[in-house]
Amino acid sequence: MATQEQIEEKIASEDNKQLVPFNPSSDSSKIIVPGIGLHLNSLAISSNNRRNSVNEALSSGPSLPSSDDSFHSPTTAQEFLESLTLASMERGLDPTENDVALAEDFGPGSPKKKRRKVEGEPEACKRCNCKKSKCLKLYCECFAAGVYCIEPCSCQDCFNKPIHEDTVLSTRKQIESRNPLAFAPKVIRTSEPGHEIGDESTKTPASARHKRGCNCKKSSCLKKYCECYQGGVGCSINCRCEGCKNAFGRKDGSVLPETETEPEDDTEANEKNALEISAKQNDNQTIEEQNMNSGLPATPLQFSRTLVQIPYSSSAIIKPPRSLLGIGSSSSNGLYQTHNFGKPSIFKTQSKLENRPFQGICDDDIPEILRGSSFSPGMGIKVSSSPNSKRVSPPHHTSSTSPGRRSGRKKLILQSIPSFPSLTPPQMK
DNA sequence: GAGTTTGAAACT
DNA sequence: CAGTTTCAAACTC
Repeated sequence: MATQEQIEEKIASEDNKQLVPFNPSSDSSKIIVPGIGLHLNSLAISSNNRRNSVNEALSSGPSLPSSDDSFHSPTTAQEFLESLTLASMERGLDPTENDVALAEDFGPGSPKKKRRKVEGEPEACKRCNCKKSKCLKLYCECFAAGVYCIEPCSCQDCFNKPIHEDTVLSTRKQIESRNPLAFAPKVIRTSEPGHEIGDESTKTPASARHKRGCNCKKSSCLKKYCECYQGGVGCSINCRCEGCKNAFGRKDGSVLPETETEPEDDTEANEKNALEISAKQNDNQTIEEQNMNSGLPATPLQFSRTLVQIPYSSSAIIKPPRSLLGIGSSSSNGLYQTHNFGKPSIFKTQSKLENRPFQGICDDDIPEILRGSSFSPGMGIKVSSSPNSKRVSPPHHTSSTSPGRRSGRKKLILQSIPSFPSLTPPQMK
């Protein structure tokens, strides 16, 4: 259908209006936009020029990514917050992937292995294999994760690249308008036992839940077809699955010992998940760090946001506990950037910059958006209207949880970020 | 590697 | 809102 085309057209029109055409050759210096708005493109470009310096990115200024609108510098604190809040934890959190991705992605030959995350392989980032969606739909894991497709992807007619940033952003916006939580992390981790997302009946080891719940009928929630299982979390009352046997926690509340039911490779998965979980738990301590980091290092934008945020935060606009903010820092918008830096250049030098910046990353840190920039002024997160009809419970306190989750990555981030805090909030001009 | 199965996403 | 179709990943052979 014409949809895509329409979208493109739309985008085109939007471009004219809001988006800044970007010159590939532009210098980093240009990147610095007066005020806050760092454009994604800029970032991308900039990242290119200065891949190493995350700080620079920061200094360049906050950019608000999300919707096109965001480009204009948010004047109001609210806007800022909103953008900040969009956090995204990463939707998919595959237990297995996370960390290493970057390196591996490119590394070993990056044979586009489809995504089979095999046990041994740390799966790098998400690599898609889209053929018809142009990587502009949620079918595309990369797109859904808020990251640009990178070389390892085997997608065809891919529009999810920095070059088509406008398209990507507009499409995202569109999708978000339809479903604000579309880019939100699918798995919401709640660190607090009692506070689980809606259901207490189930307790997952990780105390996390899939935001919308699954709808599995044949897989018994024992295969990766099941998003809950895939995310390493148990099914919850939000799930409509039939015959749930989720090893991480069944819908009915019973938790199977992980070792018990495992399908073939579940074991591994379980183990991994378990590891992650444990790691995360451990990480809880560092959660704060993570939060901070989450935004920061990974993406320039995020950085900027974070920085920006500081000022605002003090202003009390921030209702959400900082944790939220932290999380939010990586909003859907931010995702893309995050990607890039996700693997901090520090760690990964630029592997392939063809697409450059953004893509490189893969790591999963992709943020999740708690909220679309557009809604939730309060961030309170009550997204009552979940498009899906399944209720999406807003992560109340995701704070500790989400961030903490990915241990591997976290490490990277932590290391890479050290300087952040010290950055002076760019008050920019 | 090709084909099938599965369930989310998108569409009507 | 429910039903159907499309899509790409997960899985099997």
